[in-house]
Amino acid sequence: MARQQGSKVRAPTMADVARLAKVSPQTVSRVLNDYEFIKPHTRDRVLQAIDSLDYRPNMAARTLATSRSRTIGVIATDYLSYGPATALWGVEQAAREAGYGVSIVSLRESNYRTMTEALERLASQSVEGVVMIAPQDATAHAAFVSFDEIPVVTLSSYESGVHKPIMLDSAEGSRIATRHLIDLGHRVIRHVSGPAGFTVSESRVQGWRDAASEARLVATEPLVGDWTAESGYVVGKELARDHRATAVYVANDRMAQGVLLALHEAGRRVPEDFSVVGFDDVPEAAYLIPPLTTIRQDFTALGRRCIEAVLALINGEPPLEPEPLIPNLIVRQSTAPPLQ
Amino acid sequence: MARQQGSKVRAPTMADVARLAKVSPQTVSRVLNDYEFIKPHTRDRVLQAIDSLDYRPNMAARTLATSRSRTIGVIATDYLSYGPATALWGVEQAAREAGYGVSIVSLRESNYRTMTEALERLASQSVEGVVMIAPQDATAHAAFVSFDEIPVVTLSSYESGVHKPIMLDSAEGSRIATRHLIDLGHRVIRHVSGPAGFTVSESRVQGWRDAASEARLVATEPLVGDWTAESGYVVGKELARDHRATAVYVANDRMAQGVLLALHEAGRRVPEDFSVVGFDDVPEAAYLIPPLTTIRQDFTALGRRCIEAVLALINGEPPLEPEPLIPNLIVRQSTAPPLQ
DNA sequence: CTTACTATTGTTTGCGGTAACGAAGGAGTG
DNA sequence: CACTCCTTCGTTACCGCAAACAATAGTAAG
Repeated sequence: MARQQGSKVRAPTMADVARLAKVSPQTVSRVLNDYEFIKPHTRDRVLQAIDSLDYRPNMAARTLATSRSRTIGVIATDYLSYGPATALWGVEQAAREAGYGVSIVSLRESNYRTMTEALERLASQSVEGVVMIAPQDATAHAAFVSFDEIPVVTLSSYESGVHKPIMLDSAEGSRIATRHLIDLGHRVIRHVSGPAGFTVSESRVQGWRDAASEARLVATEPLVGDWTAESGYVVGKELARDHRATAVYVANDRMAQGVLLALHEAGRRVPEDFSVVGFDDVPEAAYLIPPLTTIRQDFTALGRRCIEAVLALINGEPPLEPEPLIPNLIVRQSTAPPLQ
Repeated sequence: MARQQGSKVRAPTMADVARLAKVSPQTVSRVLNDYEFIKPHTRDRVLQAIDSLDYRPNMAARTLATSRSRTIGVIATDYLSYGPATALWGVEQAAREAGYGVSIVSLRESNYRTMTEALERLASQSVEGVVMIAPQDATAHAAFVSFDEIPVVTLSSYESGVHKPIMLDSAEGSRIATRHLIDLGHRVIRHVSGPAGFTVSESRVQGWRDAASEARLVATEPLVGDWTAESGYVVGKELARDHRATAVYVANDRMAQGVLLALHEAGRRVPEDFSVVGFDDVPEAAYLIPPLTTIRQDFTALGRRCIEAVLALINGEPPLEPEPLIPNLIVRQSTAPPLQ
């Protein structure tokens, strides 16, 4: 139990354990790997030796011998924002539960080169699979180009014939959000979208258009932001000048926050004069002024699914059919029927 | 350049490269490790062979042979919030620049057992060092108890005789925040602190007390939150009823957001009736209503320092003297002189 | 009492690298 | 010209583990 103190004492190996337990190294290995035909007595001796030497198996050696690293690589372009961070959390939890470790590489910039480098890096660490948290089209694209040696699962909504990503049905979320506004009686509903190049930007715009046209409303051009509160604030000012519109559906909560501020500064009250719906349900959404009505995404579940999917691939099982998760509406105080 | 297609083609090894380049495996190894006495001609042949076989060194084998994994382990109790996530980002970036990979383990619950497990896990992956993102006393504590085989650097503000953590001077940040309010003319300044058990909770309370007593003000008991916006909202209601106080310094931005909402609902205007200062400067702080005056922490720098510190330890250099970073005040619109 | 298994353990080999050592050839030196 | 030293390679052994194969003892079956 007591740890080795002080300097460079070589860590105990299986041979040391074997010697102490008076068995062969292979037997120690068997105990460690839950081989069934071990006498309880022998097992106990080995276990006790392991414990008293404080032996810990050397993953590198095991990986070399088995070419299984029990490690999943994660490539993320961003895990500072709530969504990706939470997904990463889910990935890591699920991975650990499955006995896997997680090695992560982040990309400040995502293009073919950086993607390839990241994959090479992970490949040389012999990761058994890779989860790519890739909100951008370019990133998702890059995933296909490169490896077929290592199973790769993408968390995005980019679809391709090659492999299906784990995703949330963004368009459906959009429809739900927009319909909520329509049901409240809004007729002119604008949209603040994410930037071009992000798959979810597209699909959210699409869902908004769909819901609008179903209700025979015209969807004017969306305003484009870049996911940040700042961009929401900027387009929010423009929105505040639009006196035909009575509601806006914003593609994420952070931009919605900026919109809220711009509206406030322009003297337009939410929800009396203007209804606002966001997307994501970040933990802070409930404490904005006013508390934000939004679409909740279960990022953790998304992350967990990624692991299920890579694991299936790793074990050569048929690839998981990834029916997209359906997000749900959380009604708070930023939406109300229009006044007039 | 072209990748191996399809099924189970054994990845090329150094021997394959050696054969193709007509040299010994050892020479390939030398080229890979920048050994100086290699004829340019030989080096080129090897490099070309590597390229044409698309050879990638096997980290597991290298680790086994050298017992250097070129991997840093990270233990985090939380990387969903902005601070830890950003620190993790800094760690990962700096690690990569130094040629290290990052393997992460998160703890949903941090006590001696989970800490030890995490360290064991990382140790068996032969990480060369560990960075612990440990805001809680308990976690920071656990760091000492365990390993002296592997260098561990803690990102926290828990001090001990054994090793100094990488930290930001929380108390100083508190003083700056509080002095800002004092300078504006506030005489009754309350404090919303983080929960017990977090080192920064303590030191922020301390800084607030210091600044208050310097100015010969009485610091009434702090209100205690748990870092979440929700808890800020709860204590904010209480705060709204305190009509002697004209200002509050909140230990983090998220709680400050909750306070803002509570104040708003109680009809107390910010900053006219009540000034609010936060801590962290999360990206959203600038887009709250009103934009929040706060103390900015450079989490990325903190993360980078952690890597510098572990690296020093790993290379047997004298441990870095970690002069704490000094945060700075960002004045926005949630603070103003008291009315009367 | 053989024979045929089965349960249990040991021995050998190899995973893909690098460290340590050795050796050949050329340059410099007295 | 013999001797030493440096450059540039190759050879051997080993890192810590598990796969493959072998061996032993017991047990059930014939």
